[in-house]
Order: sequence, then C-alpha cells, then structure tokens
Amino acid sequence: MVNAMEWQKQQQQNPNQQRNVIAGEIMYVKVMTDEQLETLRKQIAVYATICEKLIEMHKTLSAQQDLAGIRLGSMYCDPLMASSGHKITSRQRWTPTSVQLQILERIFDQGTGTPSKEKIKEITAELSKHGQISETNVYNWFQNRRARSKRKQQNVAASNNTNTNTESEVETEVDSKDKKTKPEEFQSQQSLANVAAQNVCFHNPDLPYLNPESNKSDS
Amino acid sequence: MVNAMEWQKQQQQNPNQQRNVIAGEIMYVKVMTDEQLETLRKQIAVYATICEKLIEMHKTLSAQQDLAGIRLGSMYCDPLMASSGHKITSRQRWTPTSVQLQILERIFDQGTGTPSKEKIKEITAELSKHGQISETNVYNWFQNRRARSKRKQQNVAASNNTNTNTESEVETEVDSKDKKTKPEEFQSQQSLANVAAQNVCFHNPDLPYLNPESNKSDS
DNA sequence: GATTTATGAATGAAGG
DNA sequence: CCTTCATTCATAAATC
Repeated sequence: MVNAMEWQKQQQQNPNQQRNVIAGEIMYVKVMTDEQLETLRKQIAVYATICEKLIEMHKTLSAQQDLAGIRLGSMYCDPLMASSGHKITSRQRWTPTSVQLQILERIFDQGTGTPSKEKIKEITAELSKHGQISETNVYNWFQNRRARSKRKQQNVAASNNTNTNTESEVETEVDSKDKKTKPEEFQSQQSLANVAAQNVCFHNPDLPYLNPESNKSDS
Repeated sequence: MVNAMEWQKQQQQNPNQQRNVIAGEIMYVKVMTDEQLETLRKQIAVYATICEKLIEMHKTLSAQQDLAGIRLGSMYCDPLMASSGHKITSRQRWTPTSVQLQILERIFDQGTGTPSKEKIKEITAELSKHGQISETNVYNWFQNRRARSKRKQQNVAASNNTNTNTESEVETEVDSKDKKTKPEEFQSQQSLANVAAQNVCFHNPDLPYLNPESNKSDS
C-alpha cells in the first residue's frame, strides 16, 4: 500500500502533475490513483474519529469537574479575537479567523466580482460576528484575492509556452512549485475546497459527519 | 454528512475522473487541482493540530483528577495514524542550486533594484538551464533578498544607536523562532493552531455560511 | 536525530 | 486595479 508520506515524496520528485483537458480547457492538475485517494480518505477518517472521541471525552471530563482555570485553556481565548483594543505588543495587522476566511472565500467564489461599497459593509457586519474586522480589511482582502488569483493563472499559462522550443531537459509539465491554480469555473462546479473545509467544522456539537461508521462502507 | 466518503462520492459523480495515459498504460485516476490539494493539505493539518491540542487537554485534565473512566486507550496508537502521522502535510519548496544562487547574487549586486517583469522572465529563462525554477521563485527571491538586506542594515544602525528596548521590534524574526520552541505558549500570531482553535469552538451556536445546505450551489 | 538557523513562500496593507 | 513592501509562516539545511 502506498502510504501518504511516500505519495507526497513522489509528488515532489516525480510530480504526478500533468496536463489535462477538461471542458475544453487546458489545466494542470494533480493526479491520484484510486489507491492513493483511498489512503488519504482513511487518514482523514482517522483524524475525524480521534477528534470526535477526544471532544467527547473532554466534555465528560470537564462536566464532572469544573476546572474553570484550565478549561481548554488558550483555545477559547484567541488573543486576536478577545483583545481588540490593545496593540501594545501585538501586531497591527489583521488576520482573518478561519470562519471569516471561509465566509470570504465563499463569497468570492460566487463570482460577484467587485463587492460594492454596499456589499462591503454588509460583509463586514457579518464577519464582525466572528472576530475583529473592518471594512478596509474586507476591501483589501478582495483586492488581494482577485489580483493573486489572476496572477497565478497567468503563471500557469506562461509556464505552458515558456520552454516549448528550448533545448533544456526541463519538461513542460514539470513546474516545480506552481501553487494553487484558481479556475473559478471548476471551483464552483466541484467545490472540494468547501467540502473539505466543512469536514473540519466542529461547531456542530453533534458532529454527525464525523461518525466513523459512515466511512467504513467502501472497498 | 459531509465527510470523507461524501467527498469521494462527489469525485465520482463529477467528471474529475478521467482516463489518463501514464507510462504507456491506460488507467483511471482521480484528478485534483493544485488548489484543492492545498486545501486538503491544510485541512488535514488542522485535524492534526486539533488532535494534538485535545490530547494535551486531556492530559491536563486527567492529570488533575485521576478518573480512570474513559482514557484514550488505544486511540493514541492507531496503526494507520502511526504510520502516517501528520507528516502528509509537508509542502515542497524550491531550493536554488549553487549555480543559480551565484547568478542571482550577481544580478542582485548589480544594484538593478527593481527586477521588472521583463527581467524576471529573462533571468528565469537563464536559470532554467541550471535547474528547475519558475518566475515566481525568482520574484520571491528578489523580494526576500532585498527585504532581508534592508532589515540587516536597519538592525545594525539601530543597535549602534542605542535603546535597549528597540530589540523587541527589530528582532521579530528571531523571536518567532524562539516561540516555536515552546509550543505550549500561546502566541498572538496566526497559525494553524489558531485555525484549529477557531474550529474547535463548539460553543458557537450556528453558522449559516457553513451550513452544508447552503453549499448546494452546484447541481 | 533533536534544535536552531536560513530562507522560500504567503499575505495584509500601502502607494500610485 | 496593479505593484511593492513588511511581516509572518513553514520548511530545508545546518548545527550540535
């Protein structure tokens, strides 16, 4: 069985990356075998199970005794969220919380290009519920997000024709470290990103989707 | 509901599965974009962090009160878990060959401060002859080189100049390293730890944007 | 082989 | 918008 670490290595040394044509467009993608996918899936399932058990345990334990002092410790009080006021020793740069990020990404993916002044206000209001944030932050975020998304596409496109005619042994398909490409059409069509993101949402106390049993049904 | 299996299902439904020819053989494989892969990587990292935190918490709690009721038991050493760890999450990164480095340094020393996009392309092309490289790599290299060069100068100037308390700001980078050695300490910096902390806040009522239902934008 | 250091990359913000 | 900068994060390389 190919374990995930080895798979990762393979990705590095001998990238499973190749050019594919989907819906008439050329894009660079990672390729996994069923086996690799299965391995990954199992590993995620293991994490999910462990997390569930641990959370459950924690609940039990902390219910039995009210250790107000310890109680998840610093986990509850993210300094970023808790302390909005003092900037003495901390940084002045805003950092989105994961919740905020997910919301932002979702909005971005909806393709409503330029978030108008109106929208910005709205979004900011919504995000405020999940942490310190200002309209400027939101504005900047969209600005940056779009710009970088764009640049990445160009990069990928460029790497397509760069060494078409050169002599070097560098193969076209092997671009060492092209990060995430962002073809929006695909993004919305099959939002693994969103699915994966939700995998990690522990906000729901019941954690229905973390049930290990539901994962055992295949192959 | 949205678990690993679900994701797998979606993979099957969607045309992300296609026929590829590798090494002369036809095989069916799963296809992911770089972005999806990166997202997955992050998600797994979040799981890893959550697990660590929870285990840590558990230790603290059960150390204070020895109720031998639940205990992690065998959960700690799941074979699958053990074999994989969360090392899956490592990410590759470009490293310049010595030849490339020499060339880069030489160009940098020529003082042509801003390597325009034009230049970048040129340089990249040149460096490609000596090893795997992309324009982004070159761009980043110059960015970093300049920034760090600058910082060093400032450091020297500042230390010449006096204040015993300036160090806190100037030595940011050094400090961050120190913090890393003490994972127990809470840090006011954004990291997966915080991401995990956010996600693990199960006291948060509901999150409309994260509702799986609202994710059904795709057919 | 565990820590520490060096450095490639990511990203929020400012400038134009 | 696009470019640039400053800061921070994460990891390869170096060190002990």
